[in-house]
Order: sequence, then C-alpha cells, then structure tokens
Amino acid sequence: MSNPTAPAAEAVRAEESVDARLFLQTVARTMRVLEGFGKKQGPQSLAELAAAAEIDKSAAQRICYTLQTLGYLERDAVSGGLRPGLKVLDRTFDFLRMHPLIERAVPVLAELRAMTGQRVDLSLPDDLSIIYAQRLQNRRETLVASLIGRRLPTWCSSGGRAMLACLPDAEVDSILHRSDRRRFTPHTVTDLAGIWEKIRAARRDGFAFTEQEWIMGEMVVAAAVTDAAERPVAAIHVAGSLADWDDRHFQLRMGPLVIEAARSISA
Amino acid sequence: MSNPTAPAAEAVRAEESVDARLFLQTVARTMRVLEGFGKKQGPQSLAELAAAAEIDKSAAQRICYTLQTLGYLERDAVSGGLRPGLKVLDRTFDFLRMHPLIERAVPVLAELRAMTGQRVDLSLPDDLSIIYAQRLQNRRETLVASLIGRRLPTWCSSGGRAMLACLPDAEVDSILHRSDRRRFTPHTVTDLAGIWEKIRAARRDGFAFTEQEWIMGEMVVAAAVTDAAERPVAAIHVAGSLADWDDRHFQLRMGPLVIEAARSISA
DNA sequence: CAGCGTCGTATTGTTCTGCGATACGGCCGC
DNA sequence: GCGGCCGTATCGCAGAACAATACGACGCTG
Repeated sequence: MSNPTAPAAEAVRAEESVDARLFLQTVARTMRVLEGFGKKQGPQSLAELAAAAEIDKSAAQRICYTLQTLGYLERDAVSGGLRPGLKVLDRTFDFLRMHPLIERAVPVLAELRAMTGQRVDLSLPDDLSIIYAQRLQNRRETLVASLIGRRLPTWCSSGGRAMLACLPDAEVDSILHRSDRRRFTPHTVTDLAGIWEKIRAARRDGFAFTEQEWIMGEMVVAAAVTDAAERPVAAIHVAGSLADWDDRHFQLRMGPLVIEAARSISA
Repeated sequence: MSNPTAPAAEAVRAEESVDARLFLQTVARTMRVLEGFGKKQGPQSLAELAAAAEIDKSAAQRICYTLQTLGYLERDAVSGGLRPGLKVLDRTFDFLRMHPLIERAVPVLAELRAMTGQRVDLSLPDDLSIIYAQRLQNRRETLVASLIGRRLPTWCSSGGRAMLACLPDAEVDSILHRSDRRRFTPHTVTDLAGIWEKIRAARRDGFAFTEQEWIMGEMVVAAAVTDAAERPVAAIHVAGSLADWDDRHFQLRMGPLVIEAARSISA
C-alpha cells in the first residue's frame, strides 16, 4: 500500500442510498477489479484480483479478458501478471483536461515554481484525503516518487488543513473524527486540540504550515483555492527542505506567494 | 479534440478475434462512456455521452449513475454536466506505480532535467501514438499544457521516431502506412522518404531529432528505452526552444545525455 | 517421479441482471 | 403556451452475465 489513506469510508458512504434499480453490478465489479491494484505492489494474478474485488474466478476472468481487450489491463512481460493498461492514461488526460481548475492553474503553478525554486503541487480534496493532481518538481526532488494521484490524509497535510480552514467548524470536526489519525513521523500532530490550533492559525494567516509531519526534513506551505461559494476546491502547496531554509523565513517568503497564487485561480 | 492521434485503428484491432463468450458488453459500454470525454471540450450531458458511446439514453443513465456513485464521474458545479471523477486519478497512480519502468525512470529523468535545465519527458509507445507518462517542466514551460496522458503521433514525434528506429523495417512501414500523416506545422516532414531518412539518422546517431515539426520554435532530442529483447518500451525526450539554442549545439549537447539516460533504464 | 496446489483457460445450462421502449416533470427559448 | 431537450423514473421480457465445473500446464515438495 502506497497510497496511505484508506478509502474504506467511501465504500460505506456509497452504500447507503443507492437505487438498486439503476446500479449496475457489472460496472461496480469492473471498477473493483481495477481498484485491486491499490492493495499491493507488483503485477497481480487473476486470482488475486478476484479476491480483491470479492468475486469468483469466473467473473474475474470475463472482466479481465474484456478490460485487456480494451487496453485497460496489460500482461506484464516478465511475470505474466496483470497490471493497469495504457488506456488508463487517456482517462487521466480527460480528467485533467475537463477539470475546471487544472488548465487555469498550470501557468500559475509554473510561475510559482519559477519564483520559488521549490516543489509546487496542486491537490484536490476528497473528504478524508487530498489527492495530487499536478506536480512540478524542483531540482533535487528525486527520491520521493512524486506521482500524480498520490493521496495524503487531509487532517495532517498542509493542503488539507488549508482547505479545512475554509470549512465550517462542524464539517471540520466530522472529517477529523472520521480520520484515522495515526502518527507518520515523530512530529505529526495527532491530537484534536493541536490540529484545531493549526487550522485556526491557517484561518488567521491565510495559509497552512506543516513541518515534518509527513516526511522528515520537509515543510510545506499551502493555501486553499475556493469556488464562488467560498468552498475549498483545491490547494496549492510549496514544499521546502529544512536543509535549505529556516522555518520562519520559509513561511514569511512563501506564505504571501501561495496566497496570491491560490487567489488568482479562485472563482 | 486535444489528443490529436485518432485511436480509431485500435477499435479495429480489438474487433478482430474477440471471444464473444468472455467479452462483457456492459464493461465495454462502460468504458465507451468514459471515453466519450475524449471527443470534445467541456462537461458532457447524459445524451452526449450516450451518443458518443453509441448506446441509448437508458443504458447511459444506468452506467452514469453507477459511475457517479463510485466516484468515476462527477457533476460539474456550474454547468450541471458530467466530467471524469477524482477516482480516475487513483487508477493513474496505480498505473504509474505498477509500471515496470516509471519508478526506475523518475530519478534518472530528474537528474537529466537538472543537468540540462530543459523540459524532460518520458513517453510510452502505443502503436500509432506515443503517450506522455511523466513530464518534468522547465522554467518557462507554461503555455503548452503539459499534461500526463497527452498523445502524440508516433511518426512525427521525436520519441516516436526514436522508438521506430529500434523496430524492424517491416513494422516501421506498417506504422507509417497506417498513420494519418497530416501536417501540423510548415516544418512537419510528412513524406515517407523524408521520415525514413530521419529514422535512419536516429539509428546512426542513437537519438532522434525533430525541429518544429509539432510546435513552432520547439526542438526535441529523444532516445529509446529498450527491454531485454531490444524492443522499444519507452522514450526519453529533452525539449528546447530555438530562442535559446542553435540546433546543432542542442543536438551535440543533449544527444549523449538522452542516450545515456535511456541506456541506464533499459533492461 | 508422483502428488499436490495453483495457475490460466474453456464450456455449459440456468437465472437474474441489465435491456430499452415508454412515460413523467422541469427548463429553456425559438 | 408551445415544442424541444433535458434528467429522471418505471417495468416486463430477452438474453447477457452468472457460477459451477472441467481441463491442461506449471512449479513445488516430499
């Protein structure tokens, strides 16, 4: 598991009031098969995918055969196992292209990256997680695989807290309570009071700041992008290394820049 | 339409010998609905998606309802139309994480970008197109939306030609003949003889070079990544602007670097 | 080498799922 | 107020998808 925030709650969410008349179980099974890759690393066997999707081997066989025919699944050359196919990237492209924010954001992010020289990210909220939609690396960012689609917990990420700061208290509480607030580094703030303190600071400053709460040696400044109704729809992050910056100076320099960038693509 | 290479041939390819016994039409319809976004810009209505997928409104309704429930489709806040959902990015992440090359390539690409200061891309071959799987922008790359999943024609892109150069002549001919060799800029080389000349040059030099064949003012040097059987499985690109470089110097400087980078992630 | 487990693949009759014609209410604008 | 188009809802029937089953290959392991 590489995407750390368990999307388990979402299944529950979806279950509650589905109109069985309109819900196609074949479609759901198909998607569950594709989601089977989230579990563990490396190509999967047919049986593994069947188990992950909670269907029998016959159903998995038909679904995988079809997906493979369509290009959404490929056979790995060496292991013979299955992995997501190239067509997936076509859907990624559609998502990015159709998204109301992304295209507007890309130039702003590029400029921000040029001004700061740091890694710049755009993330989108999804209840308990945020998900990276666009990433511009800096020079030395090599180790942390900076991939699109990576999820981070809302409650402990800078972007997540920036977006929480835009929500009414009740919604913040709901998210915090439903989150699995585990410790990722010795510096992760996991208690409710501490997190609320950070959120209040974000409301006051206009940006959120986290220091080594997710990765040691990394600090992040983030500001929320809002829609016409002032609801948070994205966050812009600037990440820096403690090796290069004093935390106070980092905030003073980056804070105004991310606020300005976020404001410029808000509705 | 923003992804220029028509993936029409693929439908033909898939059609030829499908085992109807194992092929689930509901799955195929579902994917066709998701592919409906490739056609035109902006959120789509239910009816538009139905038309694009060549199904009636009832089927589209059930499929879209299900996909929406699962998070693969979202309603656009302003227009009320449908667009790809956040869950798509989860599948992107799985694809990138499971791919045998990507994780190995990311550090190499980052280093290459640091050395050159130019835009660096990794693309994967898919018959008549290549598809960007990883992109590291340079400072001023802002206008051209540099999105993951973008497709380029194999025959006129630098990466595509670098990969063609690794294939036997018959396969190259097949791809060239099936391609729609339209002109994109006044400099696009569209005649078979000219393209073959470029491919032979790539075989000789170890890298391909294109100049303003896709975008005016842009030139690209690319080298192919090969697997154990010497088949091309990816290409590494370095793109530069004619405003900054003399074309000869660009080749001399970047050629050896992309070759070395490509070699270091080849099997 | 025989035996076992697990893999992917193929086949079949049955049943329940997905089909599609049809109908309803809301909204816009020629 | 009309006609068109939208999204939504309904329902009996056909047939698509189901699941149990069987087959051959491969890799263990005793």
